[in-house]
Amino acid sequence: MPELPEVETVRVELAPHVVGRRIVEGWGFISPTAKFDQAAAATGATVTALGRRGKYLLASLDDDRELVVHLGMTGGLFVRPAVDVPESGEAHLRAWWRFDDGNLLAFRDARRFGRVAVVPAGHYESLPTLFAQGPEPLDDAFTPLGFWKALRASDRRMKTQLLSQRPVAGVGNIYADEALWRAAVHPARRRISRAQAFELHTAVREVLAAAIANRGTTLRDYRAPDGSRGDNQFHLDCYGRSGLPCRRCGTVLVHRTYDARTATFCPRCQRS
DNA sequence: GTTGCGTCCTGGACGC
DNA sequence: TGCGTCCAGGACGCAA
Repeated sequence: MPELPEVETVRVELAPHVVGRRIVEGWGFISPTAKFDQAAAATGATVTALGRRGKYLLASLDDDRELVVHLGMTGGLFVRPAVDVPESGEAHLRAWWRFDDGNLLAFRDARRFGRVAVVPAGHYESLPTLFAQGPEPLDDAFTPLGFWKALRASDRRMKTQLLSQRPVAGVGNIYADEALWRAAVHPARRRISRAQAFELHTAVREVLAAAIANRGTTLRDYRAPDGSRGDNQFHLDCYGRSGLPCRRCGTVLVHRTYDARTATFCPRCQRS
């Protein structure tokens, strides 16, 4: 499932194909939840930059708007020649944009958890999570002290707080489990010390930076724009390893459900 | 305002 | 082999 490292990989590899290109036609899947039908609104605009905020891809347009794409759980963006015109009913196709160079950018999303929006530049009020999310984890604005203060401001479980995108942007289930394991913080803890928050801060940055270097984690659906897999699944210490020995102490890792989300952790290293 | 839970959605794993 | 059930999860809405 695309989290920050996967979205960053998509951004870097997609940018050369879309920046400077004019969108000559767009199409969005019409659904009852209207999550994709804004795709066509970008028609006629030129992409001037491709950025990212947390798990959101932000394509700046030359008419002071932004095309916002969230990949959800199973979404992927793929470039292909526009001569390969999407057929109506193509499996899992939710949106596409045809560019002036003859290429097509296709957005496929099997489970429809993704989303497409066209908004005035910098106005994210219609996307509450994007609007309210915390600092970028690899920016200087993400400080240990600020992170600790953000965690202290809530009584929710650490795992839930990380997934909320409020203390820090871009962390999903995989990297929340990895960071909590690395910092030896139990996912269900509601309060942690300043020192533990500082360790978790370091862990968040380390696991995300390593995953970006590995071009993301491919467990099931995630693919880069060229269809290739990431490599980070071979470097996971915790996520998906329930029932296997902890790489630190040898205790069998377990998984539990907290706030309707599965967490994998070491019951010995990560004391509640 | 905060918290926790339900909903959306469908492919894959699993059991019978 | 085929069918039914369960699980996975990010964002968001809603009730308490």
